[in-house]
Amino acid sequence: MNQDNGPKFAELVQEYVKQIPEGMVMTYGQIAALSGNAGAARIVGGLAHFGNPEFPWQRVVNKNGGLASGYPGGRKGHKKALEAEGVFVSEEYKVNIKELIWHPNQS
DNA sequence: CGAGTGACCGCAA
DNA sequence: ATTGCGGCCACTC
Repeated sequence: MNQDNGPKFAELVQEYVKQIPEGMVMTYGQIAALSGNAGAARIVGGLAHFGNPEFPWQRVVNKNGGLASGYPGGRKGHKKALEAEGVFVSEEYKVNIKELIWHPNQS
């Protein structure tokens, strides 16, 4: 049964992802923690696959700064999507997470 | 309703 | 620095 009146994890995650500015990226763990479940980083990825396809999931990367494999087109498509937004992606399919990581608290 | 799954993370050799 | 394993929580079928 699902009579949760409060915000669902998926809703919060999608809200955060939707608010990620262009050219920036966030980690699954961070979004999960901000959503209230630090140990639910996997769920964030799972939601990405079943969530709204219009969401910028491409701006969501793992703690290593590496792109995901379930993205439509594989990491290749993911890399192209990020580069299309101005995000530099290395040949190893990794972004400069240290510089492109975005904190919701910081503008 | 029950069980399986997953675009992960952290720690340990 | 790399590799391997388990655990974690919510969503979907």
